[in-house]
Amino acid sequence: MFQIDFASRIPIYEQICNSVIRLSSAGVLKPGDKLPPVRTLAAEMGINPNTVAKSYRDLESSGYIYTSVGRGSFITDKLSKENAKKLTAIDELETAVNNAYIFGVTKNEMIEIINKKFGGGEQID
Amino acid sequence: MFQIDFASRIPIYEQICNSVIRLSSAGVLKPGDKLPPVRTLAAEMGINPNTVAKSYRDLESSGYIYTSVGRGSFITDKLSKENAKKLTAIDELETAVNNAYIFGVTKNEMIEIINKKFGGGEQID
DNA sequence: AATAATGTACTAAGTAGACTATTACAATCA
DNA sequence: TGATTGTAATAGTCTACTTAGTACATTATT
Repeated sequence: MFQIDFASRIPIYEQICNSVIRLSSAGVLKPGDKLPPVRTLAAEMGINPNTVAKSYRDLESSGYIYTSVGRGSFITDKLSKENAKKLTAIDELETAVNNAYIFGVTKNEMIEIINKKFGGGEQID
Repeated sequence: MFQIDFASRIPIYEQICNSVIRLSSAGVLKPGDKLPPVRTLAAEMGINPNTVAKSYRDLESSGYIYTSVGRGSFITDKLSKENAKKLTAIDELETAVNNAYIFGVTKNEMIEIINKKFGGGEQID
């Protein structure tokens, strides 16, 4: 259900969080949907239950899921449809910025691109 | 000369590599330019020479610099040939900005993403 | 009521990567 | 020759992540 890259620099527990958020944003997971039990997901992914538990704790403290001992963990409506696309757009923008950064696009060049969109040439920072 | 974020998840040696690549792409470092000696840069940044050395080794194996014991390390012209990638990155960034604009990402939010990259904020992988 | 399922908490240990510390060596330059 | 430079090797430290194991409280199920 959740795709994990064990070779990644991103910790597994964080990848799980990202997966839940991404699947919620995409509408695959809907508000009220139940997440797999900690032990089940851990077994499926071949990792330790503690690692999954940490993901769920982080997700709850961020408000993306709510949890109840004995019942399970469930998707909240924090990632409602309205901002889902916005979050995706932000995600893609961050990726583009990171990539541009690597290839030497300067801060001013980036801001200029934004200014070209919004108008107004006031410099920030 | 090279800005390092010690709190970042990105290893220092990798940040150094990225800085060299970025500065080369931006034209600040030009082909033939000499990099600071391993020991000098390490002292300036308050890190171990081994860490800088690893950066230089990685950069050379990637072809971004060439190196000679006793002489030093120098920028190659690899990046001047790869400037096309910068242009592509700019293109993709413009697309991402346009898309984000459509989905309601504000100017300040976009600027914030850039500041997170260039400012002292934490890096995103 | 009894049992199972579930999230949580805790401690201990293992693991891997990054970084430091130190020393030494070889090639180049002045 | 002596200083500078990149490289190498070894050992040690440190941190974050993950595993392992156990126990507990709450809820659901039978």
